[in-house]
Amino acid sequence: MAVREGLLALLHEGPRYGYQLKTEFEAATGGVWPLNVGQVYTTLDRLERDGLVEVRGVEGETAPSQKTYAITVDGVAALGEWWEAVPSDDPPPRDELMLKVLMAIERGDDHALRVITHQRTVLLTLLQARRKERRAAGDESLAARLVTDALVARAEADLRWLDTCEEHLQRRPASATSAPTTASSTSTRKASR
Amino acid sequence: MAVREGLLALLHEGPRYGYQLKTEFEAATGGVWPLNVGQVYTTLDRLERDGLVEVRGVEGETAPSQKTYAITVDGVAALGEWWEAVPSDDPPPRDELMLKVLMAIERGDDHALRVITHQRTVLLTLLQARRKERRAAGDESLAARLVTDALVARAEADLRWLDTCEEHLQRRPASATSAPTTASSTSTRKASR
DNA sequence: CATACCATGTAAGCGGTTACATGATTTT
DNA sequence: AAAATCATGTAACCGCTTACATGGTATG
Repeated sequence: MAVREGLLALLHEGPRYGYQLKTEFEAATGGVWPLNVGQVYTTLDRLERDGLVEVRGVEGETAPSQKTYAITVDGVAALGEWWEAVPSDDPPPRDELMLKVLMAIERGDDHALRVITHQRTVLLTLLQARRKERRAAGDESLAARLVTDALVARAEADLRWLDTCEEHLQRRPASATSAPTTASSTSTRKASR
Repeated sequence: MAVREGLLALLHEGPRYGYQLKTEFEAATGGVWPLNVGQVYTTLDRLERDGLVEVRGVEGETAPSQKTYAITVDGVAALGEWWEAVPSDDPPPRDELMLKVLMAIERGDDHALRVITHQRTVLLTLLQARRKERRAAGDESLAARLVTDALVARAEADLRWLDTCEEHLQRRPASATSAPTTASSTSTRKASR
């Protein structure tokens, strides 16, 4: 649910054809998010099927035929909802870093601490690289600048979270290897059979 | 690439069967990320196909047959890489909030500012709700606590980023409607034909 | 006895990625 | 003449979600 609405937003400014949407999408995101052309066409097919978009006409009877699409009233309505919608909650999207730490805890606190410190060092170097590139990207497009800003902010948040994870693990009563209460819930059942 | 490695991590602690993996996965994530049982089986099929997992045996000749899976040496290796890997860069994952703001900018600075302020207010109330739930979740599992901590940190980062977006838009020379330089790159070509 | 839970799976669909095919036009 | 770009599409696969089908077991 990201490319779909992105294309819809571009079509809201006027009729476009597939290839044009690809280039404009990439331009709007500062070249940070390349978009495969094929996906534009399949996405346009789905949008047309759902009635959010319609074929306006085909210009150029020769080979590069430029099949033009336009947004419909339903499409405008769907787009309007998208602007106001806030990225989903309940359930929160599965995040790889969180999952990694949680699974590491399941394996054992010592292992979790090792994973956390390792992730922190890698993330820190990556953050510094991004900060450097942000300083150098003064002449870049606004879009590219904003994206790097967002990535920096996210990385900082992740680093802070890793710190709190470490504190939580160090403060809690030593349950050396694994969480005993949760693990037994499934294994006891098997033993009682 | 999240459920797959999660199951692999659980299997590293010992042989498990499908349904067991579902319950343990949900327990490890503090019940925050429910996992459809069907996906466990399809994922196990793919893991077996890739040689990261193998069927250890089927216990119980009666109906609930409990088909047990175990991790292989290749599986252990793949898991080892996962612990050290840092969530991907280049290209950074498409994020809905970022895309939304970038597309709003494409439509016009005034529209972008409206979207930003709206997103900020919604995010702020959502953040306060999560802070409240975090304070109340003292007796919850460590996993659930860490997840809410992470979500709070992310929300704070997003809010800060929205602020910087607003500053960037307000400071830059008034290009009222849309970005003229980027938009012309594709439209001029069509006009020149 | 009915309901909930345990345990296995299949089928259909979604959005996304990669790769390939076709042909014209423009640039080198 | 060769290569890059424009422009359309198709095919196969991935991980994921939802829903359904099939039974046995335990609990109310």
